Amino acid sequence: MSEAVRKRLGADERREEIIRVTLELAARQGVDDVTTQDMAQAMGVTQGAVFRHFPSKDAIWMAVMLWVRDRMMAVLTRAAAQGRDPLDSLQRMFFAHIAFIAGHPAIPRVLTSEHLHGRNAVLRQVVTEIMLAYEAKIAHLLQDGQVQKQVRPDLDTQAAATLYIGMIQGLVLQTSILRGQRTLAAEAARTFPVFLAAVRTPSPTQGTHP
Amino acid sequence: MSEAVRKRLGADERREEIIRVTLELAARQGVDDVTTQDMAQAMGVTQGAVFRHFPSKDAIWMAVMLWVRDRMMAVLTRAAAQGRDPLDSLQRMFFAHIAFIAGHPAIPRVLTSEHLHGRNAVLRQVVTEIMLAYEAKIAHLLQDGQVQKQVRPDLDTQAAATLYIGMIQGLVLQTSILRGQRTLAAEAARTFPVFLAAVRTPSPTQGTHP
DNA sequence: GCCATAAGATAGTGATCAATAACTATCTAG
DNA sequence: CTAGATAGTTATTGATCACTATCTTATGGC
Repeated sequence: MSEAVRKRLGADERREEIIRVTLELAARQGVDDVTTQDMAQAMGVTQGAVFRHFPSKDAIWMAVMLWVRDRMMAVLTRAAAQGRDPLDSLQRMFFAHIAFIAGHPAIPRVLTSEHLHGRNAVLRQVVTEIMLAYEAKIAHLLQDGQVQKQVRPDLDTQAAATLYIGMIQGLVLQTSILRGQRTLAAEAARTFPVFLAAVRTPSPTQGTHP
Repeated sequence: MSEAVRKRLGADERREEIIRVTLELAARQGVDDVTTQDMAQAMGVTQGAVFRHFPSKDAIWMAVMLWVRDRMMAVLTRAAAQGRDPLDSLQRMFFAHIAFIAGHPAIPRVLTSEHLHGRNAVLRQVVTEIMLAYEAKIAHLLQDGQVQKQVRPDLDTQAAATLYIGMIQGLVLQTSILRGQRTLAAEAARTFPVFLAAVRTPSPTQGTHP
C-alpha cells in the first residue's frame, strides 16, 4: 500500500528494494509469513519478477542478513568510537543498537528465526558469525574496562556479554508481545543501568571519569 | 521412529500424546515446520486421526501452551518455595527453569514464536499472561529481597525482572544457534552470578544469611 | 529512429498442507 | 450377543506456495 506504482528499476535498485520491503513485511507479519507474492505486491510488480533478481527465496534472506550485518556493525562501531571510556562506549553501543532496532523492528526476528537458520546451513553460519562477533566486541569492551579499573576485575566478561545480548533479546521480546503497552526505548533506558550495576566496580571512588 | 505401532488410545490419552509429540517435533524441526502429518506419523496413526481430537491445528498449539503454562508454573513455584531467602528462591527458580527447558527444549520457542502469537489473538493472550505472571513473580521476589536488605534498595525491580527474562532468552538463543558448542546448564551457571551482582546489596556486611 | 538487452507480465507447474467426508474397525454396556 | 459409541482409515479438496518457461515492453546507446 505504501508504493504500488513505481516500476522498471535497475537491477541493483530493485535488489535493494526487495531487501527493504522484505524487512518491512517481516516486521509487520512475521519472518516466516512473508511470501514472494507479498514482496512483489509491496513493490507494485508481479511475483515472477522477484525471481529475476534472486535465484531463490533463501537467497533473498541471505541478502537481508548480509545487509543487516553490514549496517548493524557499521552503526555499532561508529557509536562505540565516540565513547570516552569503555563503559561509555558500551552504553553508546547499546542505545545505538536499540535505536537501530526501533527503526528496523524485523532485525532481531530475522537473526533469531529458527525458520531460517534451522533449515539452511549457510544462513545459520552467517547468524553464528554475527552473534560471535558481537559477543566478542562486548567482551573486549568489558576487558578494556577492567584494565581501566572501571569494571570489576573478577567479572566473567564472556558471561556478561551473554547477559548483555540477552538483555536486548528480552527487551525486544517484551515490546513484541506486549505491543504498544511498552516502548522499546523507554524499557531499554530503565534496564541498562541494572546491567551496568552488574559489571561496574563497586561504589567507593566510583571510576566514571578516569 | 520412536513409536509407530501403538494405536487405539482413549481420547484423553491421545490428546496428551499429541501435545507430547508436538513439543518433541517442535524441538527438533522448529515450531512452524511441524505439520499435522508429522504429528500423526510420530504417533503411528494417520493424519486425519489428529483432527478427531482437536478441531484445528491452532487448538493443538493452544493446548500445548496451556500444558506448558501449568507444568512450568508448578515447577517454578515448587522450586521457589524451597528457598531460605528471596535471592535463594530466585536462584532455585532460575536453575529449575533452566533444567525444565533443557528437558523440553521447544518451550521457549513455542512461547516466543511470532508464527503463533502473531496470527492468533487468543494464543498471544495466553503468552502475554504467562510472561506478565512470570515477570511479576520475579519482581516480587526482588522486592522481598529489598525488605530483607538482601537486594539494593535503589534497584528498579521491574527492570531487573526484564533483565532476568532476557538472560534466559539469551542463554536459550546461544545454545540454539551454537548447537553443541555450549551447553545450556554450563552457560547458565556462569551467567547467573553476573545477574546476581546487579541486584545484590554491595559487599560490606554482605547479607547472604539474614 | 532502430534495435539489443534488460525488466517485467502472463500463465502456468508440482508440491505441500490443513481440513473434511465417508467408511471401517474396535471396544463396551446392557 | 448385539447395538451404539468411539477411534482410526482412506481419499479428496481447495488453498497456498516457490519457482519457471515463454512472451511483451521499456530503455539507452548508436
